[in-house]
Amino acid sequence: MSKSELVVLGQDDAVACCSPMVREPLGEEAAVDLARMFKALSDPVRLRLLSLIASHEGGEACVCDLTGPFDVSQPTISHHLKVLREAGLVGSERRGTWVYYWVLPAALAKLSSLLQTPAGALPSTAEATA
Amino acid sequence: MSKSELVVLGQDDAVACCSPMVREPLGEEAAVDLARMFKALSDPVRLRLLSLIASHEGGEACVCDLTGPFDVSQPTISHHLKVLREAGLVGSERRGTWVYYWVLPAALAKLSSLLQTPAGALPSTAEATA
DNA sequence: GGGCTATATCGATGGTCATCGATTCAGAGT
DNA sequence: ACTCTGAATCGATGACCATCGATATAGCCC
Repeated sequence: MSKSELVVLGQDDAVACCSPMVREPLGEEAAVDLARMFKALSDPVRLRLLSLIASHEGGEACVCDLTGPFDVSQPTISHHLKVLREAGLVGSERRGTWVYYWVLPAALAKLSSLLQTPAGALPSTAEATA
Repeated sequence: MSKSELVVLGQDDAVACCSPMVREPLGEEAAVDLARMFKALSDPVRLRLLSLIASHEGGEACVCDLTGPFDVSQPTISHHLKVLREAGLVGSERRGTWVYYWVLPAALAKLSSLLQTPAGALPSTAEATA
């Protein structure tokens, strides 16, 4: 943490709200930090895991709920969950026999706000200027 | 494949606005598509490139503006720009001697809305439920 | 304790990726 | 046509990563 003097984006783990990267260039350190989080999202299995956890009732899911819907082995699921956890996107806790995972909303919100486009850029899709 | 009866997200390339993955599980095809876009964002250099392009005056930047701020070689920058373009995050056009790149806001908005957390999850940071 | 189930870790393997130097392609100007 | 400059492509290389089977760890129940 710390590194408190720069004006670059996302320098701490708090929510970098209202500072989309469209506004000002990203600092190098911030870019490294954010790239690590995006890399955690760059796998289809992890993306579905995250979505499965987030949309599960109670906001958390047991690993036993997560191994079923995938074609990959249990160690692979465990690996992907570890990646998500180390990226700060999910939290986990063992309760008795089972281990539960939940999404850390602040992390998602940080990335979401970073990608936010300033104006109502939504209507005109894709190749507007192309 | 197919599994067409589900209510899964983002099955087409339109903007998946208002359908954050926190709401309902991501379909497999949608996950593959989205993972490809997030992978393009999973590199610090690409993240800074994107931010540099987006925040440049006029909303677009010449490649000659982009090779300076990095320690990597010109072919590497060119490679990263290609990755961003093929991920549908930026557009490009040659104008005379120079090639210009600009951000495609709809793509960023799509990812941003996907990561949006439903309620005001912003205030309480991280381990809320832990 | 012994066995059973749920997760995590380990080690190996095949594939993908970031990076480079060298080269090629494209346009402009002389 | 020649040359100069900006940018993309090529081929190689070392690093990283997703995946697996085998094994280890953790907690429950009898």
